[in-house]
Amino acid sequence: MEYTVHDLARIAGISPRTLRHYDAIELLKPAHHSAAGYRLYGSAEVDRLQHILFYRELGLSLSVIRDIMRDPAFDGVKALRDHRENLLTKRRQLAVLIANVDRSIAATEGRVTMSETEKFEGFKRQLIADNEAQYGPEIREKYGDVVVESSYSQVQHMTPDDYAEWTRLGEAVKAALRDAFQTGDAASAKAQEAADLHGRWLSFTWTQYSPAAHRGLAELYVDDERFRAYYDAEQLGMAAFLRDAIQIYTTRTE
Amino acid sequence: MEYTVHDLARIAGISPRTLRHYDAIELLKPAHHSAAGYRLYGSAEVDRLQHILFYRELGLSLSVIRDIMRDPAFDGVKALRDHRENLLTKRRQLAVLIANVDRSIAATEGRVTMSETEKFEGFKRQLIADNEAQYGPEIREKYGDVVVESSYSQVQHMTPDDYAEWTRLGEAVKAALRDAFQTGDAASAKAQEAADLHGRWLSFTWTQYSPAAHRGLAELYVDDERFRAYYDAEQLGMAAFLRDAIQIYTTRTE
DNA sequence: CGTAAACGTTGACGTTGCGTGAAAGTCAAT
DNA sequence: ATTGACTTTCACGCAACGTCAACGTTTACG
Repeated sequence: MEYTVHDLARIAGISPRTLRHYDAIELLKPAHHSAAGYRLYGSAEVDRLQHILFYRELGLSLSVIRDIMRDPAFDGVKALRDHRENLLTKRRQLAVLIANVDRSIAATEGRVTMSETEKFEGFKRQLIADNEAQYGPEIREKYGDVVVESSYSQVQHMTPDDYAEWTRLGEAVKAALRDAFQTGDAASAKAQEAADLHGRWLSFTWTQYSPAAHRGLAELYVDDERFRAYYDAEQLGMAAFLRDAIQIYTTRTE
Repeated sequence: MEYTVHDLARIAGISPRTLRHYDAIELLKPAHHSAAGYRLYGSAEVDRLQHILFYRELGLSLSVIRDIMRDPAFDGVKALRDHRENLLTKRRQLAVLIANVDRSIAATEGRVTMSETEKFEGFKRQLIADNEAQYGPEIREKYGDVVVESSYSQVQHMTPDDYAEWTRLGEAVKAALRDAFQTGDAASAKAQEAADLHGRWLSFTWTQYSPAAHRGLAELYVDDERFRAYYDAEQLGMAAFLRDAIQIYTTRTE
């Protein structure tokens, strides 16, 4: 029994276009062509297509499927395991995303108090950096367990006093940093004060503080554009300056 | 203070290319251009960009973000709520996907018994159709609550005897259908027997059987290419024939 | 003041998995 | 001979940019 694209597509529940696509990318080629150039598939191709669609249902990319099927010796289970890891990562990201969307809806909707709304502004400012810290596996690998817990839950449960203090600290860091930046010396008293304030500011949202983690974040402040945003917005180069100050600060306190 | 693409990109933690892209798609245009054609951004643009990036972090598409920002009267909360629904759907799909990948790994890895592996073959055959039934919201809307529970868990807990019976029934459906197809009469005794067998076969994996749901699935067998696969592989037109038989069968038994 | 470095500009292709025409040839039935 | 239902090969479109390429501008330095 031979099938044209239409027949096979119908049997497998896909479109003729998909079959042509699979032909083009060398994933599933017809058994042969008719005199008029029609693609003709045999039962072997039907079987192969079933396998392809099985993997596709599991969400694997066509290129991976091609690799799996090209060589029977190819480690299909490893591919599935890798795929599983990707899916788990996706799930984690999705969970954070949903939580953030929920918070955003609640905040803009006004279901929260005025002070909550105010806190939300602080949350927004941290959102980008936090997300990046959670999503970037390469960053994680690079800096180990710099634990940047989802900070909003912490912020949310702050008392108004705590929140005021937290905000004040953040401003104090900036102010100290501005002064210190004039001197140009990261080891100066002002700069070290800024580093200290920054450490205390962090402690408000971090579950545990450690000089190593603090230093790791300082690196991030420069390496990752995301983190530079906040301080470099004040003055270009200030993020790098803060990093230097923290480097010195953490080495001294260790 | 004016910023070039590089400056603004640095401040916001994105790439210059992204800014050009946003310019191109009319999402964020520079305040004006220098004599040499350089894009120049002011503080208003910095603010706008912050908003854009905030929404982007929440996973909204740029076109939606543009809609939200174009008109202040635009219902941003509704957009977020819609977005939330999408995310929840995604999460559900992801959960099913992960479960299926796990099963596939377990099965191919041999951590399951021989009879389990055999069952897995049956599972694979149902996977595509099941997934489609779960993922296709339009199908759900169309046919209401045709409850096609994730069948594998049911299959998995079948006793060997039950499984044998289930498989036998599936074959019996096909056999009866083949015979009935010759007659060409969906109301014939043979065809009605096939419909009855099919209903019993379904009852093995469905939590509850109802004529309406049975009829709904029969429609699916023809409307959705996915479902046609299994029966039309035997002979083109058999899926439609089965549907007709089921239509008559369910009307009679109701 | 010449020059190199570091920026800026506008194309334009690549990525993923097909959907969707367009233009033109093929096949079976009327 | 004409339809209608198929087939073929391009080729653009989608999302959000990354990544050259080819070429002009600004700035810092000797």
